[in-house]
Amino acid sequence: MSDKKISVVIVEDDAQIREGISALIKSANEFSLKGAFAECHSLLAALDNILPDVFLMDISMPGMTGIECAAKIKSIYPAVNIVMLTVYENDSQIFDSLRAGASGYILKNTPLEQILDAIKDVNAGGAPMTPSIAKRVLGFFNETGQKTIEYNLTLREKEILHELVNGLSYKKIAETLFISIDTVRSHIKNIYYKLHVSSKSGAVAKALKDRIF
Amino acid sequence: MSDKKISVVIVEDDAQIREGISALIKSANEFSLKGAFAECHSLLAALDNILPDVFLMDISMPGMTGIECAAKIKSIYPAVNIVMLTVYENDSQIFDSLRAGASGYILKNTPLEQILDAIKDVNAGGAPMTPSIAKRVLGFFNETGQKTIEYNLTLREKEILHELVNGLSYKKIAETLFISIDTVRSHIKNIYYKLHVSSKSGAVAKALKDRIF
DNA sequence: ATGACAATCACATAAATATGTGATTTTTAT
DNA sequence: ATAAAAATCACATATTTATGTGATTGTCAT
Repeated sequence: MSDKKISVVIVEDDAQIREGISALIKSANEFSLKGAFAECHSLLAALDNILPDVFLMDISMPGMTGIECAAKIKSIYPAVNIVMLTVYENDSQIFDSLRAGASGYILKNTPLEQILDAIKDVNAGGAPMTPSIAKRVLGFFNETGQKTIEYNLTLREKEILHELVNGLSYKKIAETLFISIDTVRSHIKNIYYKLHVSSKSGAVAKALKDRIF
Repeated sequence: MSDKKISVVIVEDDAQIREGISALIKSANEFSLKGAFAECHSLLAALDNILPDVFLMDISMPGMTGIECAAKIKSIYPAVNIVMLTVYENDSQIFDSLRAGASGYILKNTPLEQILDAIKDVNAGGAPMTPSIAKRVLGFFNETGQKTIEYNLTLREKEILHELVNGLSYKKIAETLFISIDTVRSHIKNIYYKLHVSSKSGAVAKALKDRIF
């Protein structure tokens, strides 16, 4: 299907792993190895000359972490694909890596053939990750997505809170909802009581932070 | 490794696919099929009796979508695993599914053996998804992470805006930052000008919506 | 039928906020 | 060195908010 080899650069401080994977890539005729580095600085210095299709990047390395390095590479060449390679599945490492622009995240104990699959996946525009990593990512989703705390606001109160979030004054809200300003006041008093706040901005902050909408 | 079969229920309106996968599961001796449904209502009615380890859930079905159905199941049995099965990789479907509590998301054109792998993965606590789906999920990460609109607020202005978001009054801000209330006023005037708002709550809303922090 | 709740309105007042018009002192960049 | 930007403070005043204390009218479930 593919007409040319996928070029790879590996950055990994552990010589054994680095050379193992290097040998693997050299022996597979779908891939070509463009470089193998033990730390980030020498890679960055040589970057312009050896830019590959895909990076395999270790996370914990002396000097500069793979995450920082990935961010640097991405800032210069946004289109390259970077697969992080690590021993730990640690939430903050995963998220920092993803934020740095990594497109894949696999564990070092992954079978070698699957590492090659991951390189192919990422080169095809996919985002390879082990199911356990994916689980962490999804967990993040649910946390932030579900946090819809219920404050037992009535329908009308939610409407009014919504207008507060939109930045309307009491007067404008009264006009919009065709009620008197005193009614607006009354509702807002109750909203404050239920949300445990005592100012418009406090209510707005709570509404947005707790995703009442 | 596993001491008993993984029980599965499939919900899929297309008879051909439903029966194909049913046959596959019945023939594999690591799995047992606890039920196959063509739509959600009959499944929900029977749910208490046939609760499986893993659901395979089609998304587009007449009556109730698989996403709504997944949310219902999760609200009753939060621990069950649900793998969504679909023909489309559509951003909103993916995210709605994940929010509904799905732990996996695979395409119907996935090879049958990989569907079985996905069931095993999800049962083992993983989150199987194809690399292309994973890519979408990651894309979401970068979007929300990067959307830091810049309003050219100065350091001090950001500090003060931050205190506004925390719900402090002018007076409290003045005390917290050891400056006079008139200075606070002055900064807030400038913040309003830069954010194009004219009230505390408007500023707070903008700060949170545009993720200034 | 009746008590609980939701939604509406009124009046009063203290406190906080929004806005204008200045001015002085540091910092920062050219 | 010097102009621009950032941070500080002051005073005045109109508007808006926050809060309390009521009251009336529906709706809804027991």
